[in-house]
Amino acid sequence: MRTADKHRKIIQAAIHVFAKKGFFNARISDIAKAAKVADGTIYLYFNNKYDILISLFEEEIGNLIEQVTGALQTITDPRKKLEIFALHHLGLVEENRELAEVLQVEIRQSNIFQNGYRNQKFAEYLDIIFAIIQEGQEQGLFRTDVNLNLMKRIYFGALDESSRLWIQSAEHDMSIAETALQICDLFLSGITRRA
Amino acid sequence: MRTADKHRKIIQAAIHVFAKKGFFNARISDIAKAAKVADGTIYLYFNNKYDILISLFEEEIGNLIEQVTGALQTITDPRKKLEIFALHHLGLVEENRELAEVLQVEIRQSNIFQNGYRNQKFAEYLDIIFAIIQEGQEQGLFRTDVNLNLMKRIYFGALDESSRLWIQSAEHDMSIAETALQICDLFLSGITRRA
Amino acid sequence: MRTADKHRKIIQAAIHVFAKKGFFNARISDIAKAAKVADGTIYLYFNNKYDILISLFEEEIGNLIEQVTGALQTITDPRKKLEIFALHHLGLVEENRELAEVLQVEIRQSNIFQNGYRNQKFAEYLDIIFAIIQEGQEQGLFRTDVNLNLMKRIYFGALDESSRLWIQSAEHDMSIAETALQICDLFLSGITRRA
Amino acid sequence: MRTADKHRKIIQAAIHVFAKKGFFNARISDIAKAAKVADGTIYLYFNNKYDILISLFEEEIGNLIEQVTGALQTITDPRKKLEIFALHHLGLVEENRELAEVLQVEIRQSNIFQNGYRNQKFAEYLDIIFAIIQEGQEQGLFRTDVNLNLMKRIYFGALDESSRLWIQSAEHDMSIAETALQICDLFLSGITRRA
DNA sequence: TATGAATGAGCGTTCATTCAT
DNA sequence: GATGAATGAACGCTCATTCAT
Repeated sequence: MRTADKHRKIIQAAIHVFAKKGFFNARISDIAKAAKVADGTIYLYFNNKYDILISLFEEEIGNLIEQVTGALQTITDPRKKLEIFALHHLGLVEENRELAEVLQVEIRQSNIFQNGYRNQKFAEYLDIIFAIIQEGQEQGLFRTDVNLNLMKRIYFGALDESSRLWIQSAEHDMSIAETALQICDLFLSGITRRA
Repeated sequence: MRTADKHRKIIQAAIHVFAKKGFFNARISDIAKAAKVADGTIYLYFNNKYDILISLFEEEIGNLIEQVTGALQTITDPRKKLEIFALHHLGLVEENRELAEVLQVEIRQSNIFQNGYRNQKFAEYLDIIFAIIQEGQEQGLFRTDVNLNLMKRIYFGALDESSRLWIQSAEHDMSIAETALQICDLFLSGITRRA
Repeated sequence: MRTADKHRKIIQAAIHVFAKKGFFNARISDIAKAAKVADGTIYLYFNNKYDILISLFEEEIGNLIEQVTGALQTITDPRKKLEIFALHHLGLVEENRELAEVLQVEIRQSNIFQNGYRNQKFAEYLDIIFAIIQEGQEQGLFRTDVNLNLMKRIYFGALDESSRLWIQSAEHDMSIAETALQICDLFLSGITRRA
Repeated sequence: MRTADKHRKIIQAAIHVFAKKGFFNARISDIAKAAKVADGTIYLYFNNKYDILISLFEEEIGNLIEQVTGALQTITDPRKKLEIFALHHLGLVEENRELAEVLQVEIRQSNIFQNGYRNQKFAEYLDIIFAIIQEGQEQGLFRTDVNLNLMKRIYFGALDESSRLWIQSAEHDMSIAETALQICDLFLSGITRRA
C-alpha cells in the first residue's frame, strides 16, 4: 500500500507539473518537489521520465474509461449514451482541470516518444464512442453513410477542441455541461437518420 | 532575395525535422543539416529555436489563410464555403504532410513557450469558419441555438482530429477529399435549420 | 562539512586556473578537472562562472583582512602598522603566489562583470591603510597636507605594483620582506611630518 | 595614407569599445561598427583580435613616450622631471580617458595572451622614470639605499593607482593636476637624500 | 580594397540518471 | 526503501575568422 501510495503521489505531482510547464519543460526535480520525495525516489517507481508520462496516460485514461463505462451501464438509448460521454469528457475540465490539460496537450504528440509507443488506452477510450455509434446504427437510429471510424473521430475532435477552448478562455458564455449538451445535440442532428 | 531564400530553406528544414522528432527532440544542428547551412547561420535569420517555431506558425498559417480566403472569394453559398474550407484543411495532409503534422501537434502546446506567446494567426484562421457560419445564420440557413464560437470549434475540432487520424493511419478507407466531404456533410446536417 | 570542503576545493582550483589562464581564458571544465569534480558539480556550489570569481574575491580578501587586522591588533605605532601591512601584502606573493596573481590581475577589471558589481571587500581592505594613516595624522606623525584617500592609494599602488614586479620577474635583487620594508621606508619618509 | 587612416580609425574604435566592455567582452563587430567599417575589413589591417590590442598598446604607449620625452627635453632638474612625468601620466585621464582605462586595465593581464607576448613599449615607458631617478641619484639628490627598479615601480604604481581612483570616482576632491603634484611631492619627500 | 553573409569550433550551463550512504 | 549529491553527456548559442562577390 505504501508503494501504491507513493506511486500515486508521484503521478499526481507529475500531472500538476506537466500541466503547468509541459512535459519537456518539466524537470524531474520539479515533480519530486511537488510529490515531496527525493529525485532518486522517482526512479524506484518509474524507469525514466517518459515512463511517468506513459503510466500517467494509461492509469488516468483507464480511470476515465472505467467511469464512463460505469455511467453508461444502465443506459440503453445510444443518443443518451453519447450525451453521457460528452458530459463526462468535458466534465473532466471541471473535476480535474490539470489532468484535462495534460491529456489534451501531450496525448497528441505521437513523436513525443522517439520509440514507437502506441497509446492503447486512448484507442480503447475512443472505441467507447465507436461502440455507441455502431449500436445506434444497428438500431436504425444513426446514418450509415458516413464512415464509422470517421464519426468517432469527429465526435471526439469536437469535444476535445471545445474542451481546449474552455481551458484557454478566461470567461465563458455557457456552463461546461451546457457546452457538452450543445455539442451532443449538434452531433446527433448530424448523424441522425432522416426519412 | 538570397536572404529570403535561406529563411525559407530553414523553415522548410524545420518543418521536416519538427515533424519527425517534435520541437523539443529536434536539435538546431538537425535543422541546420537539413537546410544545408551551418548551425550559426540559423541565428542570422532567427533569434532562437522558439523563434523558428513561431515564424513557421505565422508564415505557414498565413499562407493557409491566403489560400483558403482566395478559394472562398468567388463562393457565395455558406454551405459550399464550409466544404471548401474542409477540403483545404484536410488537403494539407496530402499537399504537405509534414507541415500538417507540425501544425497539428505543436500548435496545441500553449505552454510550449513559457512566455505568453499567443498565436494570432491561428485565431485568424479559425475566424474564417466563424464568419462563414455567421453568414449562414444571417441567411437563415443555420441554427442559431448553438453558440457560434462553439460551432466554430466543433467544426475545426472534427476536421483536425480527422486529419490526425489520417496521418496516423497506414491505410485509409476513403480518400482525403471524401473524408472532408463526409465531415462537412455531417456538420451541415447538424447545423442546418429545420422547419 | 563535505559541502564546505567541495566549495573550498573548487575555489582553490579556480585560483590555480585563473592564475594560469586568466578568467576569460579559463574554462569551467579546466576548473572542474583541477578540482577533481564533474563540470556539473561546480553549479551545485556556484551560480555561474562569474560567481566563482566573486566568491573567490570576497572570501580570499576577507581572509586577508582578517589576517592583517589580527596582526595589527597589538601594534600601536602607526608607522609600525604600515610596515606590518606591507609585509603582509607582499607576503602573499610568497605564501600563495597564484592567489596574489588572481587578485592583482582580475581585481582591476571593473568591467569584468558587465553588471555593476562593486567589490566591497576590496574597499574594506584599502580602508585598513586609510585608518592607519588617519591615526598617524591624529598623533601628529604624518603630514596632513596630502589628501588622505590619495595617500591610501599611493601606498597601495606602490605595494601592488611592486608585487606585480616580483611576480613577473624571474630573479630578484632582494627578498620580498626587504622589498616591503624599503617601500614602507620610502613611504614613511614621504609622509612624515617634518619640523 | 588611406590605409594609415583606417588603421587609426580601427584603433580608436577599439579603444572606445575596450574601455567600455573590456577586451574579452568586446566583439569584433562592436569595433567594426564603431569604426564604421565591415567586420572583414578589420582583418585587412590586423591579424586577429589580440593583434588589435597589441598594436593599440605599442602605438599609444609609443605616443605617450614621445610626448613625455619631448616635454622632458628642456628640463634639467630630475625633481622637475618627475613632476612633468606625473602630470603627463595623470593628464591622460583628462585628455583621453578611454585610452587611460584601456591601458590601465588590460596592460596588467600578463596572461591575456596565452602566448608569451611581452610589452616592450611599456618597459620603455617605465624606463623613463628609471632614468630620471638614476640621474637624480648621480646628482646626489636622491637616496641610493632603495633599489632603483623598486623606486621606479613605486612611483609608477602610485601614479597609476591614483589614476584608477580618479577614473572610478564620480566626484573628486582635487584637480587631476593637483593630484599629480601631491603624488610627486610625496614621492620626492620619500626619495630625497637627507643630511 | 571592402564587404558582410556564412561558417563551425567551442563553451557555459542544464538536467536525467546513478549510487553511496 | 529513501535520499540528494554527484555525474557528464548533450545542446543552444556565440563570435572570431573566412571568402565569394
